[in-house]
Amino acid sequence: MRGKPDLAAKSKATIADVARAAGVSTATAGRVLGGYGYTSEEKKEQVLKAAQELGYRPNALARGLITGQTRTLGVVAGDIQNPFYASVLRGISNVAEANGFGLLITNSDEAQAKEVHSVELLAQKQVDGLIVTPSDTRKARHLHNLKGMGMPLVLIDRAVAGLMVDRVATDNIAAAEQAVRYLIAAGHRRIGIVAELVDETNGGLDAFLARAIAGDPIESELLYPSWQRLLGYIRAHRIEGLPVDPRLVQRAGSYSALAAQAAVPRLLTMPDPLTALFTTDGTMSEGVMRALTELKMSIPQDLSLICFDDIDWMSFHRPGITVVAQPRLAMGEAAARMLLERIRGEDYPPRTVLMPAEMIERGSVAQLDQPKAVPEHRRSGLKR
Amino acid sequence: MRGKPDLAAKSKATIADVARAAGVSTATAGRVLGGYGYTSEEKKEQVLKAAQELGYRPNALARGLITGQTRTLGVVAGDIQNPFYASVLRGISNVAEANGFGLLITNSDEAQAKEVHSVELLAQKQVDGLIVTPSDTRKARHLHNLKGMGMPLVLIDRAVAGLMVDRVATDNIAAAEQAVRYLIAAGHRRIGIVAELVDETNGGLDAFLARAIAGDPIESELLYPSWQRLLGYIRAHRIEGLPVDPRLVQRAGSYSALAAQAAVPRLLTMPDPLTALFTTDGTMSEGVMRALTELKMSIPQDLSLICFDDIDWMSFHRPGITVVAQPRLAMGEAAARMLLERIRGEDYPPRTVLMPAEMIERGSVAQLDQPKAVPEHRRSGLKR
DNA sequence: CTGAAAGCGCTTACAG
DNA sequence: CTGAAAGCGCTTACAG
Repeated sequence: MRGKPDLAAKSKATIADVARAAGVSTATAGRVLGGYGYTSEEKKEQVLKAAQELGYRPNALARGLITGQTRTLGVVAGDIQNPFYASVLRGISNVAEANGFGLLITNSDEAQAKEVHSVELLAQKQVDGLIVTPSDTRKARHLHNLKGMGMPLVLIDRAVAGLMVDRVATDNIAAAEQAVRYLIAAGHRRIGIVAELVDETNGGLDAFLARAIAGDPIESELLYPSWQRLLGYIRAHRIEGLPVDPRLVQRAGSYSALAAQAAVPRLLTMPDPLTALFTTDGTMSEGVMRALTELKMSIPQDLSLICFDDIDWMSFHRPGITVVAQPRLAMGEAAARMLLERIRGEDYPPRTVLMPAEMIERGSVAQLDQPKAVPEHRRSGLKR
Repeated sequence: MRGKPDLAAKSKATIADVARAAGVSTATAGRVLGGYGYTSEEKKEQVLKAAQELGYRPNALARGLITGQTRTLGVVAGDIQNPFYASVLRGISNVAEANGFGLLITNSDEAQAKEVHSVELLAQKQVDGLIVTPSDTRKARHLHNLKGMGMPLVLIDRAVAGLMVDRVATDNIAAAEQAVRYLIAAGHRRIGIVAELVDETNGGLDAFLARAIAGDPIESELLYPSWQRLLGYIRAHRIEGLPVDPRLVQRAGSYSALAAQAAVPRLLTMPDPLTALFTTDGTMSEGVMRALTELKMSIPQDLSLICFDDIDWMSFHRPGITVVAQPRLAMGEAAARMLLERIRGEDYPPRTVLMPAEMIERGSVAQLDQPKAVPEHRRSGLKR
């Protein structure tokens, strides 16, 4: 092929090419271009000039192969399109970028098989560390392996049984408790909850409710977020001396707005109707909102509402939806910072960072002027 | 360090290790592990067994260095947190994953300097191809360079002057025209528009309006999306024989919800008030919605509204917002597919894929029972 | 400070 | 079908 020899050369200038053009060894050229070791000012200038002319661009593959570091972080998110993950990813990206790291991103769709596949892909690409939102809090051999091989690892949102690594999450129990106590303080006594609750390892919803209502100790660390938020809901009732009616606990059973939407009619057809509703995440909130809109329920006249996580539409909605907002961006940033520390070799014991959610009051909660005190006959429910 | 010699070995088994354990050459081990060349069943089994036992994991860096391919796509998005980009990225991710490609993602925040930096990072990491949403449609030397060096490149949403590469975008002019004609058909005569319109290279808004209203030919290909959508707005007026009142065209001047919000009062304080409003993207819509909520304007009683791009809240809002929805996911998928074709070496002339937006009717447009015909004294405006 | 040489973990002609 | 050898583009001891 004739013509454009310059361009062709330009597209593939290596350190050897630069060294030759500058009249130095590849070692010297490498030292100035790579910014390591010492070089005389004179040679440095020659090399820089030659590099400029040849349009030299370092090959990160070669560098990574030899240094064992790629300056790339891997992330396994549930679904990049979901606002929760989108924000978390932006937080990770901010920190990565500030430190000169690239970001290799995959979606697991909360499916273990895809997660395993993603992790394998990222490991082969030699990422320096991994941030994952584990799809299963019990089985995660791939993550244990990774850790065993010394791969820096940070978990977001969920923990994994027996996996001692850094983790950042929202303090789900406290956040849910705060929201539900807020409703109770506003005079609500019949408060529904719509939660994903897909995992069955807790012995089923009924058994879990029985234990939680009885105040039995529950190992909450390994609970999926929706169970933790349910626990906060129950704890708020206990603290306020209000009985928990299991029929008010609606399980969507899958992580989809449709499932949440389907759960709403089940709540509204009860004899002693609820006056308030608590949803445990953005997707559940979406489904609930669709259901309420369809049923032409007015908020907060017909029903008060507090949602977990602040999705953008919640502030445009009329009335604005009162929420407990997770610090999504900050969670991503914290996770990335912790990962970078591990990559640098800092050697703390595994840290769990539980970040507080922020309650944002808007207009979706009605102040009831019913007696604040819980009627005697209901109080008894607590003792069962 | 004593102990766990197996684990240590396991974490770094190379082809040479596997070859040794299997009693074959590295070439043979490489052939079966890499899936290239021919091997006898017998040796293949030995190698596979050894690899399994050693926990061999291929090093994509070494493979990439020698093959010149990394099976990684680079993406420069505006802001991964923005629903538009989040969806586009998911589309790209779907196609990448299905083809065994990884995804290196960066944010430009629509700033040229960050974009240049991102592109450089991705190029150093030797991505096989790049998808970018260019932040500047005029100057983009980095992209021209990239193309000159043979890097496969696909543009999303915006074009770049003189850069002949594949591109996928929404057919903005047609989509906006459709929306505005819909409003006109509903009887609206005073239709406002809130658009970003940040670029000044069109000689300023007034000059642009004058040319467009006069029907002068306009090279629309290089226009930023908000200008294209404004063009659709004007074209709809022309087609329907309605004059364009420049005061109804509100320029936010920056890509922020706040700027859009500030533009709304300027529209509502006119003597001959508007009855409908058209917003040109999700961020503008957000700002406009905040303003209308604050002003306690009822939709569609006080004002009809059509928004460009279907953001999730628009379907929860009461009433639902009528929108022209961009096929965001499909755009990402199309872009990724085109890029993969280029990476495979397919050699078409540069393709521009303009995807149609879909109009979704909800409840934000009031049917006016004013005369459908445009009054005579207004028609004259067209002839100026 | 500088250069010759080895090597990171693979793949690719080239013989046999 | 298989192996010895070279090489991808860098960095890293090691001499000098």
